[in-house]
Amino acid sequence: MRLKIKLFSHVLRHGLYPLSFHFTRQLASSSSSSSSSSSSSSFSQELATNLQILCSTGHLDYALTDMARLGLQMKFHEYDTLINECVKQKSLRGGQRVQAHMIKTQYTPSVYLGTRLLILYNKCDCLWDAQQVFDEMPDRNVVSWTDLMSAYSKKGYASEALNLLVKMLRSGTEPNEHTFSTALTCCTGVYGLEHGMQIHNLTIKTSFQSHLYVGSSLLDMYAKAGEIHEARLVFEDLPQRDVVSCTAIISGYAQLGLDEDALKLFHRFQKEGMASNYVTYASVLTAVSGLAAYETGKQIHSHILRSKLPFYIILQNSLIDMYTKCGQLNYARKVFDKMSERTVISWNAMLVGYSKHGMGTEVSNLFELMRKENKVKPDKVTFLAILSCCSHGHMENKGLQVFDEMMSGKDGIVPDIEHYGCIVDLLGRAGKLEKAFEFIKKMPLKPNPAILGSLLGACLVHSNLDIGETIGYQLLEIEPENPGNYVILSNLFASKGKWDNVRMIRNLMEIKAVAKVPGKSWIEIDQTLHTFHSGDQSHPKMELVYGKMKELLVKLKEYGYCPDLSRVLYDVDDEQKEKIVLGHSEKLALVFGLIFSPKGKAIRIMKNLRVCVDCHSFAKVVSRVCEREVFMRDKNRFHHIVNGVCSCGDYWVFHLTSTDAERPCNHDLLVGIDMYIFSIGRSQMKDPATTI
DNA sequence: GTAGGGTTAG
Repeated sequence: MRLKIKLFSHVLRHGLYPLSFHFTRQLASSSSSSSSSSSSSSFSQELATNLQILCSTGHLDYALTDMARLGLQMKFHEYDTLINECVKQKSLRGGQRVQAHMIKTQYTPSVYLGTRLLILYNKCDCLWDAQQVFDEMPDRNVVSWTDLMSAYSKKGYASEALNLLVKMLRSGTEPNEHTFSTALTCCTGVYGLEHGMQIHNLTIKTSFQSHLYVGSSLLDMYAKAGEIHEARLVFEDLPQRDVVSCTAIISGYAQLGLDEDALKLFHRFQKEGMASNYVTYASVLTAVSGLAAYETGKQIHSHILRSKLPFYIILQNSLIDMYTKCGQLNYARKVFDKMSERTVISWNAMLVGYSKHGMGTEVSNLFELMRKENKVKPDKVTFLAILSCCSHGHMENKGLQVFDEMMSGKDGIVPDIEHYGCIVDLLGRAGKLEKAFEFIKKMPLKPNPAILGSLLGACLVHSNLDIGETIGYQLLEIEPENPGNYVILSNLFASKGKWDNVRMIRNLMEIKAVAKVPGKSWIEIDQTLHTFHSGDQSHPKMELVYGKMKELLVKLKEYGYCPDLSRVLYDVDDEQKEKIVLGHSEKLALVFGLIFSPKGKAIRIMKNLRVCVDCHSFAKVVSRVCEREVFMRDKNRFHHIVNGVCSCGDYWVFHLTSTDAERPCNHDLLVGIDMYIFSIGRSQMKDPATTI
């Protein structure tokens, strides 16, 4: 027999396979001198052996032919071998033939074989067929239930998957660790936490909560529900950890924007000797991107290179994203250009990067290249990046043309509310408010607060009370918790001298007790992040910062910088006002960078909200006087300032000064934060009670 | 046999 296999393998290797069974039979009979005639049963036995050999050598089609020849002689072992090979090759056709053979020969598969068939269909992405097999099974076991559940979950049918869990428990089948880890991945969305907690209870009752896989799913479930504290407790309670559980907790922090915690954990795990894989790095890079911690990002990139990981597309995408968010477009482009294969996310990450930097030409060229290569189709995000860039870069015609291109349906994309939002923003910024309003009325989707807010902002910039009032009241109704809406509407009324309306909005805001997000800025020096708040005194080097600020101010004033005191809402003298304005978090971070980074090195500052107009002017003058390149990343975009000129083109500053120097810019107000929230020029104020 | 963590946009 050993000789037979050896010879047969040789034949297979040398391409003489079509002789198939007859050939092997001859080999078998010539190697056996004891018998010259084969009985029917030994014939079947040889056929069955042949089938095994064919499967073990990956010749599924021939094995299936042997199955047909075997007819009623097909038994458990042969079916099992065949199905295993079908699973290995993900052969749907093979599975269908095996199942058809079972039906034809009236073979009743065991629970095990039925489950293998079900697994096969799921591997071939045929959920419907799997469900059919499942429905026809007289008995099921934990594997059948769990695999079907997993298939529903992978297809995104989380509630169907959870329904299966309930049915399984009702049927009396006991769940195992696979069942729980699968079930927990279904616990996302509105009822995710509620269901997840119930499953958590079950895992405690069945003592599975400390299982490594179950624990990872559990902590991930809590993190995705925003319950990071609970996730951390589960993680700390795990009796053992591995790269997946460690990555899950890092990613949990990163996805919630708790980037510093994510990085701290990563560094801790590294010290403890934990191995990282590409998922770990992708998660850490998300945190680095959030913080724009360029030096840390570079270090992690070199770690990745040293670790000799294969060039995973996902990891390269994360690197592109990290570099663009750190303002290093050249590095991002290098990673992008070196990719041997790209997904739509690679293109999008690069396009979004250019878009955030207002680089319209680069966005346009890259999109053209994407079309030319024609390997990857653009998706909704691609168009969002392009439309958003057109909107910020005053490319009205180009934006409308791209929108039409998307609407033509050639890419099979149905525009989302965000795409319509870009067009409203585009028209609003261009001052075409009536057109934007009409566009909103005609669009097939219900306008969301972002769209209405964008138009309201444009109404303030372009002084249109008619549309602004209509939109503003709608907005206060559907988004009463956003302070920006109240402030913009109030300013719009104030700009037209409608003080009663201003007072009314102010009262409304007080009644609703609208919360404001505190502004903060940060800078990375030697891989350490230094965070500042308005008027900050907490940083140990603050004395140095204020000293430098004082010294700098003399020079800056010589170059024409004058702190904009009109934006301070407190009723204090000018000296105090100047102190407040100079205490803005962006300025503190910038001056800190001037002191603690080498001369001539670019300074990179991040802010969690929109940058204030005065800080923007301050940074521009600093870049000239101190001969420093300044990168400021705010909530919405990048400001790359070189020798007093900013890449943003001062769009909103332009509107502020060209129409009314005292009037606040809408973005500044949308921020709704720091110490300068209400910024109507006091010289305009006729009624002191109108000061918020 | 079945199971856990990941990348762009808003």
